[in-house]
Amino acid sequence: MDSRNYILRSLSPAEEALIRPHLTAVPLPQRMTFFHSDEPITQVWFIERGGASLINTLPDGNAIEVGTIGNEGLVGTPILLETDRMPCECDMQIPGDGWQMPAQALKSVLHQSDTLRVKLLRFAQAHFAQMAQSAACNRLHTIEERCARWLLMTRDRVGDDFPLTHEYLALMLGVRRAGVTVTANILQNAGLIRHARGHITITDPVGLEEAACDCYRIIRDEFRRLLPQGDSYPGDVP
Amino acid sequence: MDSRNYILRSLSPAEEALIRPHLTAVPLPQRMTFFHSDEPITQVWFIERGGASLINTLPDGNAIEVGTIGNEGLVGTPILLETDRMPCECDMQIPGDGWQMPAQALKSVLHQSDTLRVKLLRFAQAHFAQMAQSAACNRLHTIEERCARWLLMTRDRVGDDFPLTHEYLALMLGVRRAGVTVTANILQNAGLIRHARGHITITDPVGLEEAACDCYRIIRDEFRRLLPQGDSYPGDVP
DNA sequence: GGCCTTCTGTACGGCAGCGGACAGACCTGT
DNA sequence: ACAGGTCTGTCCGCTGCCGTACAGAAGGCC
Repeated sequence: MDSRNYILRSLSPAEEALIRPHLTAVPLPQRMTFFHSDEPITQVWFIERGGASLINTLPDGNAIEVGTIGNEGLVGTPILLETDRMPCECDMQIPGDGWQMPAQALKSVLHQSDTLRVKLLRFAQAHFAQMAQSAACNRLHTIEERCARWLLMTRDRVGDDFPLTHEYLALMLGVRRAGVTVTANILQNAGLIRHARGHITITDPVGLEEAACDCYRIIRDEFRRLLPQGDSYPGDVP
Repeated sequence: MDSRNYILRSLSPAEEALIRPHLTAVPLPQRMTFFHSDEPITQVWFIERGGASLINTLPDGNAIEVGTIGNEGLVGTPILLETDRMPCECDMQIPGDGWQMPAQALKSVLHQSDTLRVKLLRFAQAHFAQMAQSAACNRLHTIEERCARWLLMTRDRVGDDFPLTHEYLALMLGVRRAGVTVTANILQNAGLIRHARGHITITDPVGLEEAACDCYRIIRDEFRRLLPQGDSYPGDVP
């Protein structure tokens, strides 16, 4: 299937015949919510463009991103693991588009194609490896390192240039907005990024990788290992 | 099957007939390593007693626990998700015992029983929900809250009383050993625990729950929802 | 008993990031 | 042109935890 999504792109004709009839192309606007915490997930989404965030909001009002999903996978992993909800919310952070599919249809397709199930479960594993890395990273690394990592991971999915406010980035990193402002200026003064009013451009990805913690590389390598055609991940994004 | 392990205990006769021949009872001594980071996992383990930790060790030498597994599940989730390794190490923290099973055998059993696969995948989901909660908790909560949470989660698996040094607990929480010593004394002075030379006793679990962050309850509820017979989890541990 | 190792208590300066606040810059709509 | 919202830059005192270090206490071993 001709797609920017790594899973869809890897489908055999037989797999595609199973899935294609259930897909509906949909825009994925910024701030769209895929599902709320602990509420039933009735649809899943394959992302073509843009970036989604799995966000954990605690009872005390604090919130933080625990995982991100882009054109390498799908939103709705609980469906793969025999349930229909989880205690996190999933939002679109960088706008884009994708394919929507009823959760029930995905469940029945999983029973009909072993090879497809393998691909999806391996994506789930990559997704969870990312989460495991975030759990460590969130505790052990500085704002600057984590900020650089987040920007690089987003770059791999949407390109060098995307809309993003300090406010949202602060939410992602679980820090104060003012902390992001300071950090963004440090990175900008180092010539790694440029930022202005809700927009960020990465000007020196190599330098940014040096500023990031090893977690970036660890996660990227794990995606390469587990994704179909992962040897070409992250792709050069036009 | 007569077992303290939530998954094994829930098996139907047919499921048990599939699995039982592949199980070998094994002791799980303290500090035993189940698997190392990025090395092939050839066996899985159902835990009967004791507690295992999934530990993420970063290239810079820092390490932290990103998940724990006890008698509610199995060690070796990558096998469920169509791979044989992950960038984490898994160790036994609180000694106990369990059942070992070749990974290949598990894979073939997964193909033979839909109902068993469902149980195992739902455990995987619970495990990952725990990880997602840890990712947030590690960033947003104090040592004292996280320490109380860790002790409660361990209590649910092994009882009120277990071997544990400040050094190991510091590794679990990703903090200094000295920080744990101070925190343990705060909890002890509050009458919630007693500790001495490599051993901890929980004396007031209700009070300890008040000292812990909400993450404890959130994770526990998710396990109850997803585990077979989860309405009785955590069990009263003799 | 005496030695050695492991574990625990405590201390001290230092710093990353917090919470809260405010002002200026920039965009949009009317 | 003006008003009102949004976004960014910066400042303040504060605190939780760090890194490091050292000494005493408890247990194991001979």
